[in-house]
Amino acid sequence: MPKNTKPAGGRPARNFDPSYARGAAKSGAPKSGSRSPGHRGYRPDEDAPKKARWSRDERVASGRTPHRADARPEHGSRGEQGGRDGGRRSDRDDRAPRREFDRDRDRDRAPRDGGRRFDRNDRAPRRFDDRGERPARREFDRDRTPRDGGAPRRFDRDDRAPRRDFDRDRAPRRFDDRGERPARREFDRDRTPRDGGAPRRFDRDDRAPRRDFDRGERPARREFDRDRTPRDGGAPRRFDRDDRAPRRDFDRDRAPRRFDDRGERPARREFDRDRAPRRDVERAGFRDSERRPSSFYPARDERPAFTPEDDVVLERLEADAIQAEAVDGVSFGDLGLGQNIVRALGDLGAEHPFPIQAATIPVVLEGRDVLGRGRTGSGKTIAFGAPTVERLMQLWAAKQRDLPNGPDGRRKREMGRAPRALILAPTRELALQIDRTVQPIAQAVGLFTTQVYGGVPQARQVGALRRGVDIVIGTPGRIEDLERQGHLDLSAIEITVLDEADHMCDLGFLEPVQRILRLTKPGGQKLLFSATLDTGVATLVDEFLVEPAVHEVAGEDQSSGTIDHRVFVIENRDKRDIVAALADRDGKTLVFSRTRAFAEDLTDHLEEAGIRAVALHGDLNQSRRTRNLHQLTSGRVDVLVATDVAARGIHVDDIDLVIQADAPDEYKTYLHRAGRTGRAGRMGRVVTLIPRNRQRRMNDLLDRAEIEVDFEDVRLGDALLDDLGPVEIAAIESEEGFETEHYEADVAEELEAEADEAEADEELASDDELASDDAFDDELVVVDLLDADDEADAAEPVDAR
DNA sequence: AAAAAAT
Repeated sequence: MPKNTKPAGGRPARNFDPSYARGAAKSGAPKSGSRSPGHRGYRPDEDAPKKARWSRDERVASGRTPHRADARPEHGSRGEQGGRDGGRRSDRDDRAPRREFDRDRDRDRAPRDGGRRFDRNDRAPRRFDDRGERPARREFDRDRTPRDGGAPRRFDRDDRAPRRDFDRDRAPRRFDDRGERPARREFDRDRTPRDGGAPRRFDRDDRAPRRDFDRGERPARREFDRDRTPRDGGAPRRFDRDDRAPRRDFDRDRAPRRFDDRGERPARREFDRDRAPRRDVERAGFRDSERRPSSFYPARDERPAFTPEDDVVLERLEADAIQAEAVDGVSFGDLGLGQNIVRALGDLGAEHPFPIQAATIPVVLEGRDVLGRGRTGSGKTIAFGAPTVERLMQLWAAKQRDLPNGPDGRRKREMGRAPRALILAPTRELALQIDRTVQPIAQAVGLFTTQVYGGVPQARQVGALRRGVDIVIGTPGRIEDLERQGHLDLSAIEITVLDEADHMCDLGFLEPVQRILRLTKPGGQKLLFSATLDTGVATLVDEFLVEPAVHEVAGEDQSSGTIDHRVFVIENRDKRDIVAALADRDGKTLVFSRTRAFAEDLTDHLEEAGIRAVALHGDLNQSRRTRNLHQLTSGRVDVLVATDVAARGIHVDDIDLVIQADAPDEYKTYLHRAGRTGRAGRMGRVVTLIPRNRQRRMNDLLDRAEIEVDFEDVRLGDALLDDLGPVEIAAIESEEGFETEHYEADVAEELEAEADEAEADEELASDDELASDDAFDDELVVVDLLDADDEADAAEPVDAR
């Protein structure tokens, strides 16, 4: 039975009939598993199964499924619009859905008839095609994010019954019943200092006190500031914020040093690089009790057998936290942004700054390097985008003043001028999304942006660069490509932003990113943002940043929020059917798969089960990627099956269920994927499916993510799959309000010691796990994707006023 | 394994 947790009427209007996808008719041929009499969830037709699905023929026969172009005459005129350019943007919104065929039909039916001309995917015939209609775009939702802060979850932890040791008494938690080495963690705990009996997560109380008072005494605080002069003269900035009116002035109190002539920053210090391994140094400065507990970047208790090398929990960067309440009453103007920009932000729906924005904007405007951490959907794009634009303006103005003939008061679009700001993102979708936010801001002051990412013809990008662009937003590959071709001059880049910075430091990304950064103007300002920013960015920080300011929003970490986490222990062979059962509901569902192939497989399976779904992964061409993502955003389809390409940065604000068909390998991945839901203060749910042999690994991962979940044994056919019940959020608002914590991380030696304990058998066991383990975890900020062409057009003109 | 260039 469909768990219509949400009344149909409460959902955003969509341009298709939900009943189409969720056929209310009687079921057709039994679907694999859930519909067969042998299963618990089985219901005879007489019961008027609410969850019955329509077979392809039934859908077609019912007339609900337009499977021919002629079934939707309104599309007729669109077929030839391919080359039409004028008015395209406005058109986008009223454009009628192009095709609503489902996969089955596409695959089974005879050669396309007249409908073919509506099919844009002539190239790849089969399944990913066509469902591309892009409905209305939502200017305002984009990228804003719930300042929500929602319920700072971590504070409740103290109130809650401690989990591990004690929970065990009540009911065997995860290894329940299977006797799979339940005991192990017990003694592990005793060994490790941090645990000394106090479960890691719960000892927050212990740490709490240190917050307000200890800070000052704390030795070596910020990772990167260490050894250098405290930039605040010792007084951590964050306290100022708490105590005084949240105003931008405080930033001015600080040493003026950064205002130094636009961009000429002190040379970086060579010797920084020679410092002792940061991790050791850092550790030395902390007490054991402080070291382990953490919220966002928890240390790991044990080293799971299969955890990849890179899932080491790194130290959480020491950050200056801004209290969420501190931004009340503060305006973007107060933060130092100009009127035009403030207006543009208002048009984007951002009337008031979110905490992370209030924290970083003034600092960015000072010209400082910044490391910003704000959980997914906390408004990071504006946090770096707006001040980047403002600063470019300031730099420009200063330059004008310096000119012999003084300011002429007008900026001109110099043809071929080299861009002065660069924003790097790990995926094309994210780059697009960022541009959708930054472009209007830049445009408001007469600056130009352009996207430079792969998968699309480069001619347009090159053309834009030739005409002159101020801000380049893109992905590493194409940026390097164009640079080598001589189309993109990075030497004038004053400001470089790395979104999802920690990810950009992962293998495969780091080197290209380094090469790119080295091409930018020496001494240029660098901004690194991510919801999971940690010392993994140290390599870049060491080489490219100078005394970076580190900011975060107190109490807002990825694990806080309005998300109900569930973990189902299942039989691997039932995975697809279970995903289908879970996805058969109203509301947007995002399914994560570890591999592209499985994402495809799952998508097919869902479609076969009568659940409309589209895929998103790197095997699809860019137009299809864009289209499929938009299908979810627009509501044309409720289920998107993606690889981790969608894990970060993408934002679709009304996804209320994230299914991790494959558990992630990294805790960060879990957090990012989970962060696709529960946004804007809404409730969200994340269901992770794991085979029995993965329990331990999952447990470890959750520990690191600091998420508490009781595993549930679930079998195909269980009623639970049809109705997960109301979302239960463990988090409770604490009277303490937001809090900031500083964590120390883990250390290599400990990891090694723990590695010995890791059980090899688990590794062996995990071999039979399907190759699909991930999901995505960021935000599908797909508010609405414009075509590459549209995007370019958008960036087009507006010539300097 | 995925992503990121194009071939």
